[in-house]
Amino acid sequence: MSDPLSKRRLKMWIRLLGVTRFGEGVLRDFLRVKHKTTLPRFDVMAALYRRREGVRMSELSRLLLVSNGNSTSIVDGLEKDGLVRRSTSETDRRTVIVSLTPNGIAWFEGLAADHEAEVNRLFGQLSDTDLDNLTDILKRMGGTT
Amino acid sequence: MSDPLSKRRLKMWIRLLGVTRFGEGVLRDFLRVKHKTTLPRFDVMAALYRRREGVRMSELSRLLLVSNGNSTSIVDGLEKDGLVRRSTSETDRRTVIVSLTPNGIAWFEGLAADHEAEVNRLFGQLSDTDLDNLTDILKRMGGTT
DNA sequence: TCTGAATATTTTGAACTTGAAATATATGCA
DNA sequence: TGCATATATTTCAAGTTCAAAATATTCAGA
Repeated sequence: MSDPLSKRRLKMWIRLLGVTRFGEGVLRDFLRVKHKTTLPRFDVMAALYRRREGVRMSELSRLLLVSNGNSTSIVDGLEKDGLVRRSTSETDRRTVIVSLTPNGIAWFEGLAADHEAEVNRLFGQLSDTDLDNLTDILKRMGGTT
Repeated sequence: MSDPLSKRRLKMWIRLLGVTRFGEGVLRDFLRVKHKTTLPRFDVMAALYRRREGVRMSELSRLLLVSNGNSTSIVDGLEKDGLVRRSTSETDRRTVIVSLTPNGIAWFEGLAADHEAEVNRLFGQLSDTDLDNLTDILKRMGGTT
């Protein structure tokens, strides 16, 4: 009906959710207090910074694992603030390419190191060996971000 | 400025977020399609099922790592559907105790095994040894749910 | 008792999120 | 070409989420 291994997997999932939500809470506070922004906005900016040439809207949604409608509204806000820009593909007029503006790049660069330091502080207990083990397991858990 | 260990911790965090969001997506679809409900509602019901005697509103928020206002609105919805009930503490009239109704208990029991099976399927790659390692590491990462 | 600080919850307003429907464009095929 | 189907994005409504303000109650101490 429900073997011990199944129960262990469920328990692990609940614990994993706890850790993730806790971390998100810490980072949300950090972004709000120290940098006057929000987690979803940061996530979009980070994705665009990694892909400096720009990404399609649908690709952005896929990268962040959120719905298309969601990406649209966050990009709307960032565009209004001049941090990102939309441009239409020349070969396919259905597709929209989103990319950082110079302002957006500058803003993100002023934040990235600070954000990394916060994550580093948050998970400072984890050694290289821990990271080896954890990464190996996470790779086998799907969600290949 | 930013040592390799720090970078590894950041990368691990991004990967962790990916796995968690992927899992949440799968479970959200599962709950919507198979059981006509949502993840936040399920989370509240699960917390109340574990604590059958009822919990205070603030305790519920703390357990689920969500804001007070958030708990209020989800409990509002569940109360309207007759799955949970609110009662005022006899010793402190500020506190509200939320608990499952008989209907709520029956509904959750019809779902719990199915949900566990879905989680089990989702993380079927993980062996007992993996779970040992993962649990050990997660315990040291905070967010002690 | 009175008053101020602390605690518990709800209300509020803005932002986020989803899934589905709508719109626009592209592609394959008769 | 013309049309059905597929793809890319936006719009929309409903629900979720947060943080801050408002409300209600308790508690400690003068």
